[in-house]
Amino acid sequence: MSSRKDDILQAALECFSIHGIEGTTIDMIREKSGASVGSLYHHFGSKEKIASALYMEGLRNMRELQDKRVQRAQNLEQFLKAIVGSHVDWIVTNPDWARFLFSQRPVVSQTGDQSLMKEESLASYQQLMSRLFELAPEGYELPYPKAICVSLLIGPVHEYARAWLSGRQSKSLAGQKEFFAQAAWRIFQPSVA
Amino acid sequence: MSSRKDDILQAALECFSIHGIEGTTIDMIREKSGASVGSLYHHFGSKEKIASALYMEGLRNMRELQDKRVQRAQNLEQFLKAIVGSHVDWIVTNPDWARFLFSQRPVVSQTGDQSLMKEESLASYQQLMSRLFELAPEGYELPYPKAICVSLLIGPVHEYARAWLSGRQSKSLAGQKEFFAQAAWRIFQPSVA
Amino acid sequence: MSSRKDDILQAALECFSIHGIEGTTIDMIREKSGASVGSLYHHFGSKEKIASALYMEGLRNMRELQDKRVQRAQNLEQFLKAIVGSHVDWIVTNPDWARFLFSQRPVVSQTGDQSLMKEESLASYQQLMSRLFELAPEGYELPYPKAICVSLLIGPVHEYARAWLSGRQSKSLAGQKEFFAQAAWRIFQPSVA
Amino acid sequence: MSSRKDDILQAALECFSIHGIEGTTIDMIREKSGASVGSLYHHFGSKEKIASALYMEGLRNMRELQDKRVQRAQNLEQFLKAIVGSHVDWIVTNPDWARFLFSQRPVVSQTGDQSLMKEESLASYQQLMSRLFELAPEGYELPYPKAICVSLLIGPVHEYARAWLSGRQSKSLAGQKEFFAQAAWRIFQPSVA
DNA sequence: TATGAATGAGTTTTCATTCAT
DNA sequence: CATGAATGAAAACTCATTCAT
Repeated sequence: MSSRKDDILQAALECFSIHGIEGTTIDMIREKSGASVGSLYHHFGSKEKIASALYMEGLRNMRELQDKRVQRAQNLEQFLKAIVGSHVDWIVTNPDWARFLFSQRPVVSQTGDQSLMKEESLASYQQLMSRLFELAPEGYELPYPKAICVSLLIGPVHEYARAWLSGRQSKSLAGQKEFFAQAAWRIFQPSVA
Repeated sequence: MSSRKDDILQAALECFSIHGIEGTTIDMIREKSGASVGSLYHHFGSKEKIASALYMEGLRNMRELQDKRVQRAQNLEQFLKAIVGSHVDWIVTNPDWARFLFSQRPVVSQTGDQSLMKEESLASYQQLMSRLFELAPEGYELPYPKAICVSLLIGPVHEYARAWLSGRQSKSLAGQKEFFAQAAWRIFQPSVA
Repeated sequence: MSSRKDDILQAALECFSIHGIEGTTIDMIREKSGASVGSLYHHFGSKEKIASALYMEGLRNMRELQDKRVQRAQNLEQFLKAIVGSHVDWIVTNPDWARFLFSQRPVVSQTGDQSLMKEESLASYQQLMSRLFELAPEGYELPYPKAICVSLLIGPVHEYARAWLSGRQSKSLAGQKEFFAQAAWRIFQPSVA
Repeated sequence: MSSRKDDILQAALECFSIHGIEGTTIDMIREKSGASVGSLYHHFGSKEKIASALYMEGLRNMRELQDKRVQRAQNLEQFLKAIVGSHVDWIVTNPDWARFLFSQRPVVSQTGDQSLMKEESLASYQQLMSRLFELAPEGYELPYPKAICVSLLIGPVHEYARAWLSGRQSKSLAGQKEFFAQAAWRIFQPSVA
């Protein structure tokens, strides 16, 4: 791998995460990466393509962790905590990437391959659901419509993460992991007879 | 009074909600509002100031509804449902405004009055918390750290709303209100003896 | 005289003297004068007309002083010193006006009545010359071509005044009056037999 | 080397000399130089920076000639005439530059590096003064305060040059060189016993 | 006369992108 | 592959001026 390409991607990610895609100029990336304008265009062709590449790679990277954790889960509780926990951990480990993914989705959607993103999303969603039913006890019925389950699980983490990533919330995200996991379990646990 | 100013704000909101602040040009607002460039600047001074004005007004408007509902609540369950419900209702009633508030916070933060926004946020947060303890049964203890309570309540709605507002999710938001409310209740209800 | 008109002229003069005509906006004049935009245009019709009015009035005012002093002179020496002295005094008394006249001539020339300015200049020049020969001793011959006499007399004062008016030179202009007068006398005094 | 940069400077000088800095638009410079807008900004960054660059270069260029002539002078008379003469010659050789330097100093002062200009001025002034005393006869005393000596020498030339450069005065400047030189000598020559 | 909202041509500047070396 | 000068469309913003009240 040309380390040049990676330097550029890393520099672009930092810029995008702070200023957004539209607020980032090619010149900022050039300066931070140490590459030349020509080099940037030689490798990527356009600013949007750098952004797209980073976005897709980010999604993949995030889901890799989620999948690994989900596979390991042995029961419903572990499954729910795996989802919540993997999101928390990934965000804490990759704050720039997370800031970028959270805030720039609308921008990337309008330029990049929406179809590709949709596929990815759908695949991930279906995989999650099927795994859930593998692990749930016999006869378990979802207490909520399928459509909102992912939001119920991940929404709180994302909401808090946005505040934390922007500096609005100073209390560590990592420290809340257990609580988010507990809440997820409370919401989805089979009703106690 | 001056319908001009309002025309401009309305037009700007529509543009911002679709293209974001940076993706909206003065010319788009001019065309949609029917005002002249000069008029835009006469009334607001800059694109960012239009955005700020809309943002603050949006926050206030949203919180007005929330406050009204929260005041009406007679017990903890009604309180939790008031919060969740008011968010759902406001978003459904003001989809443009919601799209704008959700996606443009980082942009507004970097230009507008952060201090003003922080004050508003803090005030609203404290009011919510004190009302919660007014309504909770004697001896009720929060099952989670204060810092994450708001995220737990509102995160799922916001997560789903983002998908719905962007068209990624076609199932109506309004139809999920009850379920989000139930989930909130499940998370916060006093542990059943 | 409507004091409004005078307020506007005074405010405009201050602005022009600091920022130049082109660097002064109608809005600056409006703010400083307390008048409204409409009022400005009602009284003067355009920014250039305010500038022209001020410029011509300034020239007239300056020359009034010069003429008065020149009339009083009884001999060549007094005449030369009257010219030098009147310039020094006028500039010291009217620094804003002087700054304006010195720096904005090219700008006014391109818009205002050049013909009017030329007439004024020529008239003043001829009057000066005829007075000179009235006062000079019989048979006095100008030691220099007519064309440069005015420059020789006034050039030094103006050169110094520009530096003083701009703050580049802090030593008072008034304090140099006698020296400038002596130099003028040295240049033009009939050659000592 | 880069003829582009020089083309731009040359074009800008012509425009500035006619219309002033504020009256010159980037588009005029672009058209006259044949460069593109982007190129203008690539090389200079802003209109003011072009003006500053031209101004400083003009001052340096002028002073180079003055210094050369002053070094050559062997006595007080030659020294005085070297100063006066070098100014006349430089102005006649570089009318555009002269017009620019004369009229745009206030504009450049407000934007450019005043400190740099002050240093240059002061250095030149002190050099002149020390050279004067090297060449003056033993015991020579300045007949005027130091502060006004430069104005006395150069003021007349500048006053006349302004008129000539603007077209108000049609008689050639070059033709007056000797007379200005004589006047300077008359003012500063040691008093004849 | 006074006011200030409204106008829109004109300006400066930015920035993604191209391309010759 | 790398470089950075060159390009020009597009953007934000300014400001003299008009005009209805």
